[in-house]
Amino acid sequence: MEDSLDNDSLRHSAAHLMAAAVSRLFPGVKLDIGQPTEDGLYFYYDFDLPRRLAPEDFGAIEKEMRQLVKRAIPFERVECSRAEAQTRLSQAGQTYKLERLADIPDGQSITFYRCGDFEDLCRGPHVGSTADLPAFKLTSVAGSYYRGDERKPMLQRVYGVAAESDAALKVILDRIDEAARRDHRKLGKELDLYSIEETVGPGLIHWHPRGARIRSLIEDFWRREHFRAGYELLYSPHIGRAGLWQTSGHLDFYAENMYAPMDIDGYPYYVKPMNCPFHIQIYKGQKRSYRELPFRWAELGTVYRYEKSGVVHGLLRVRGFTQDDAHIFCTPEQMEGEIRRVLRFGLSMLRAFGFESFSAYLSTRPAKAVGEVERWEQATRALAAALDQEQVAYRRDEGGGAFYGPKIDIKIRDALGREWQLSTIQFDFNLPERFDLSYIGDDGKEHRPYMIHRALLGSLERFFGILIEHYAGSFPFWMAPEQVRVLPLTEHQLEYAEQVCDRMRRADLRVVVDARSDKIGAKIRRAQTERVPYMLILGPKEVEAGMVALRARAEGDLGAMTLDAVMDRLSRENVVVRNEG
RNA sequence: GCCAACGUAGCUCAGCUGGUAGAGCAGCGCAUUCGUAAUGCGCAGGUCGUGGGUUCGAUCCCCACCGUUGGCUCCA
Repeated sequence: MEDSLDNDSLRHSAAHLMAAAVSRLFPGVKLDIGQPTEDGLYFYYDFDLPRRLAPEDFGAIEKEMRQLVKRAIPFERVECSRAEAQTRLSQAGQTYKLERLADIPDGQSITFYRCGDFEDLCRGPHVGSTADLPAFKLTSVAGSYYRGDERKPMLQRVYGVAAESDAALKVILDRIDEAARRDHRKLGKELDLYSIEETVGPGLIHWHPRGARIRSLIEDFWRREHFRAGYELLYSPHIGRAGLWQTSGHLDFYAENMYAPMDIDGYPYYVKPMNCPFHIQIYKGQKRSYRELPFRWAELGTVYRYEKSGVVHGLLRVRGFTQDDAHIFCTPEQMEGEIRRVLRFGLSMLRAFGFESFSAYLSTRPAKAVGEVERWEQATRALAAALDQEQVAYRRDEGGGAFYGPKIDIKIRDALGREWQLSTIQFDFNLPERFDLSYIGDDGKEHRPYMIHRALLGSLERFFGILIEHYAGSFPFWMAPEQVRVLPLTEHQLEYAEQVCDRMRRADLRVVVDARSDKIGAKIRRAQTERVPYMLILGPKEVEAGMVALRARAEGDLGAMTLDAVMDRLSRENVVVRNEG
C-alpha cells in the first residue's frame, strides 16, 4: 500500500491540529480523544460541544487549521507526574481527559503534547510541527458514544483526511472515490443484481435474475467443492419449537437477536437464528460409532436475526441471510487433522473467488467459559498449528473466544486493500454437552464428540456484497450472469446472430442477442456498462466469411475469428481459476 | 437503539424567501439499417416517503412515524 495511506502519526497529528482549531473556535469544548482510523484513510477527534456541528462548519475549522499550519507551531512533548496532569486537566475542565488519565496504568509515563497554547494528554508520537500537515480535508461528522457505551453521553466525532502533500491527499481522496464507485449498493442497483424493498422490510434481500444467477453459480461451485472435500449436504427447517432453543441455550443467551415466537397449535415456535440445533438433532437421531466419524455436514442455511435498525447496511449487514454453514463432529484423535483440513479447504475456496491475501485472529479462552480447560488448550493448539502450517499470519486475541470454544476468524484483503472478515472456524464445547451428544468408542463406552462450527464465505449475502466491490461489478467469466452478448450490426445479421447464439447456448454459455435497432456503438456501450465479458459483433463481413468479431470487456476489439476459435477460448476461460496455494 | 443529515417519475437529480412540479437517462411508439462506448422525432410516466397540524393555500413551515445515508455499539 502507498505510504501516503499509511502515515499514522501524520494523521494523529492532524487530529490534534483539528482539536486545536476547534478549541479556538469553541472555547468551552471538552475533548475526548482523536486517532487515525484502522483503514489507513481517516483521522477523527471526539468533542463535547455546546451545539451540533454540521458540514457547513468544516470551512471555518479548516480555515483555523490552515492558520495554525502557517505559523509552523512545533508539537512539544511534555512529560509530567500524575498529580500534575490531574491539576492541569481539572483546571482546564477536561473531565473526559481526567477519566482517560485514570486509565493510564501506574508506572507508565504520562505525556502531554503542546502545540502553541493547545495541549492535550496524549502518548504520541507526533510530527515535528503543524507545518508538516500541509494537506487535509474534513469529511464528515457523526455521533459517537463516549467510550462506545450507549449509556454514556454522545460526543460529536469529526472525521477528516490528511497527507504530507496535496498530491498524496489526492491519492487518498481518489481511493475514497473509487470505493464509492464500487459500492455494492450502487452497483447492485445499476447492474440490477438485488434490491431491498421498503414495503417488505429493511435488511431483507431480493435477489434479481442477474444476482440470483451469480448466487446459483456460487452455490453450485460451493456444493461441488464440498462433496469433493468429503462433506455431506443437509437441509433443515426454518423454524423449531421453543424447547429446542431452550436446550441449545439460545433463548437464554441469544434471545435479543431472535424474533418473537409464533404460535402453532398452541406451542411457541421460533425462526432459526442458527442452524446448529437442527444438525445436532440429525446427529442424535441414531447411536453413533467412532467408525463413522467424522461427520462433515454442510448446509446453505437461511437464518434470521434481529439487528438494530441503525446497523443494517446493504448486503453486508442484513436481517435474513444464508450461511454457508457446516458442522464437523469428530473424535479427539481426528480433531487436529480436521482443523487443518477445514482451514486448507477454506483458503482454497476463498482463492477461487480471487482473494489472495489472508490474515486471522485466534481467539482463546475467556474467563467465563464452559468445557474442560484441557480440551480448550488442545483445541487452541490445533487451531494455532493449522494456521502455522498454512502460513496464515494471525494475531492472538487472548480471552476473546466465545464462552463455548476457541475460534479462528479469517479476514481477506480485497482489490482496494480493505479487510473483510469472512470465514470463521469455531469449537463448540457447549452444545455437545447441552444436547448430550455421544459416540461409542472402540472401548465400547460413550464419549463426547468434538463439534466444530464453520462458515467459509460467511453468508452469501455479505459475500456477494464483498465480491461486487472486489470486482467492481466486472465478475470473472465463470461467474458472469451474462457471458456473451451477440450484437448484429443491423437486422440483416439477426438470423446469423440467432444461429451463433444457439450454438453457444448448447455449449452451456450464457448468451443473449441484442436485437434492438440501435447503432453498433450504442449496443457496445450498453454491453460495456452492463459488464458483459464478451461481445460478438456480426456485420455483413462476418456473415459472408462465416466468422465472428470478438470484443472483450477489458481489452476491446480482438478482431475476426471463427466461432470455434471463440468457443475454444471461452470454454477454457469458463472454469474457476484454482490457485491451490 | 442513539446522534446527525436526507427522502421529488423506474434511475440520477433540479425546483429562489409557501401559490398544487421539471430535466436527462430508462420505458413505449414511429422513423433510421448504421462497423467497435450514446441515431432522430414523438408519447407516456409523479397521492413530491406516510399520517397529522399551521395556513385562504403546503413538495416547501411544525409534529409523529417509516425508510435511507454517515457514525457509535454489535456482527455472517
